[in-house]
Amino acid sequence: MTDIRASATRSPTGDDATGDNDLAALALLPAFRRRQFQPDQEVIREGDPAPHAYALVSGWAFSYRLLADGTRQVLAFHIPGDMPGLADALLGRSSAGCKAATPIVANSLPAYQLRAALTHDPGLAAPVLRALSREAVAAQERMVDLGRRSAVARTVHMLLELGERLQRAGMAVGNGYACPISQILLADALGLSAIHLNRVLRRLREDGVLRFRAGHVVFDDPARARRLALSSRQDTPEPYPGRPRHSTLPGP
Amino acid sequence: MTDIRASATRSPTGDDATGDNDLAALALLPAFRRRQFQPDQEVIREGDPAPHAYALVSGWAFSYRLLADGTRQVLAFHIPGDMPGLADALLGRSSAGCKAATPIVANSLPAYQLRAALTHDPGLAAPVLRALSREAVAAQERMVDLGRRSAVARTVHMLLELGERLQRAGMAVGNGYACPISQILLADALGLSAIHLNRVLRRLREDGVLRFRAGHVVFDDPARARRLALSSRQDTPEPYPGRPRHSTLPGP
DNA sequence: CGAAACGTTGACTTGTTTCAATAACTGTGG
DNA sequence: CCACAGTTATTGAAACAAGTCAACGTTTCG
Repeated sequence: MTDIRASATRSPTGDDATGDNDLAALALLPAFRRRQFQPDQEVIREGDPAPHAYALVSGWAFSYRLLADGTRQVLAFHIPGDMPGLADALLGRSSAGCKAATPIVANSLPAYQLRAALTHDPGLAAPVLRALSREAVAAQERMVDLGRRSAVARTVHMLLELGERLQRAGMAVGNGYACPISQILLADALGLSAIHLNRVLRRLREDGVLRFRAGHVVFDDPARARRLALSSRQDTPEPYPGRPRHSTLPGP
Repeated sequence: MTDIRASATRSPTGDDATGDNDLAALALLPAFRRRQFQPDQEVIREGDPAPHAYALVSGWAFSYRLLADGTRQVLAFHIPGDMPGLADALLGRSSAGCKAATPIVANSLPAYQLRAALTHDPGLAAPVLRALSREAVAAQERMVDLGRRSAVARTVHMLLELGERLQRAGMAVGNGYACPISQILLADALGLSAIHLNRVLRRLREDGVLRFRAGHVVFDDPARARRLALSSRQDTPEPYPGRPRHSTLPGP
C-alpha cells in the first residue's frame, strides 16, 4: 500500500502531483519477475525471513496479521500500483502476511536485490522513501478509524478512501467502483464482526447513503457519505427526536 | 517512533543487531539544531507544509490526530532515540501533530535539509529506510491492538511494548519503568475512554498483573501479563465458574 | 490556600459481539 | 441442467464490553 496520500478526511496536498508514478523506475527493474496468484493464495508468508517485494500489476491483494485464536486483522488493501511487502523486504523479515483477494499479476523482487538496487542506484531511494512515508500516513488513517470512529463512520470512511485511491489509479467511474472483497474481509479490516458490518451496510443502504453489493460499491449520496465519515464515536447521531423509523445515522 | 522492531507478540529477529544506532549518523548532521519543549508544547503542527524532522534526545513526546469533535487519537509515543516527523518531513506535509509529554530536548532538521542530505549522502538512505520500515511495523502492531484486542489485552500489550523499547534504550530496570504519561493520554492511544481505561488498570492492579501509578509501571506478574497481551476479543475470560470475586481476567 | 488538572467510583445507556438459524450465491461434477 | 457442498450474506434475540453522565477524591502547582 503505497498509494494513499489523501484520505477522505484531508484534502490532497501539493506533494500529490509527484506521487502516482514514483515507483515506475523501480517497477521496471529488469530483475522483477512476473508472477500470478489465485484468490486466497499466499503472496507473502508472515515471518518469512527473506521475503520479496511486489509491484502489483492487476487485481486486489491484502496484508494481514493472524492472532493466536484465529482472529485476523487486515492491515491494508492493495490495488494495482501498490507495492506490498516493501517495508518487510527492507527489514529482511515479513511482519505480516499478504494474500491475493482476486486473481492477481505482480512483479516480484527478492529482498536482497531490492537492497542492492538501492545501494547501487542512489536515485531509487527517494521514491521508495516517499512510498514508505505514504504508507505510514495511510496507517495513521487506519488507526484513527479503528480507535476513534464509530462502526458506521469507519465503514464509510474506508470505502470512500478506497474509492479515492481507485480513482487516482483510473479504476473508478463516477460515484462507484468495483470492489471485489467479501464482507468478511472488509470486517476484518474494520475491526468489526462480519455480522455487525452486515447490519451497518444494510442501514447505509436503506438510508440511501451507499450500496455495497455483488462486488460493487455505489455512493447514492456522496456528500452525506463524506459527512458521515467524519463523525466519531460520541457524535450525537440523532439531531431530532421522533425521527422516521430505522435509521440512526446523522441526517442530511 | 523508529525504535520498535520486536513487539510483545513477536520475538526479535536477526535484523535487530543493526537496529538501534541506525540513525546515529543522521542525528549527528551539523545542521541539526538543539531545541527544548515544555510539556504539552507543540513540536509539530498538524498540516504544516514545511515541517521539521526531530531526533528526540531526552523526555517523552507523542504524535496524534485530532478529530472534528475534539476527540484525539494518539498514534505513537516517542522516547529518546526516536525520530518523530520523519515520514512527514519526507512528504513535505505533516499529517499528524506532535507534542511533548514531558520536558524534552530534541535536535531538529528542516525538511528540505533532510531531503538534501539524503540526496548528497547516499549512505544516509539505508538507515532512514529501515527507520521508516520499523515505524510501519509498529503501526501494524497498533492496528492489531485497536482492531482485534480487548481493552485489557490492548492495555497490557502497549505497556509491555513500551517496556521493551525502553529496555533497549537502557531506560528500564527489571520489571518496571518510569512512564510519565497520564491515563487520559494513554486512553487516547488505546482508543478507550479514560474512565474505562481507569477501570481496566484497577482490575489489572487488583489481580496482581501490573501497577500503573504515579508515573511508574511495574509488572507484578510479567508472565501473566504476556499471556494476557496475546488474548483477543472473544477469548474465554473465565476458565472456571465461581471464580473469586472481581476479576474477569484469564487465570494463570 | 485555591484552582485546575488528574484519578476514581457508581449507575445507567449504548454499540457491538455472540449464538443460532436460514437464505442466497458459487463453483463442480453427475 | 440440476443437485450438491461450501462459502457468503442476512436476520433475530440475548449477552456483554465499553461509553456516557455525574459526582467526588487526590494531587499538583502557582
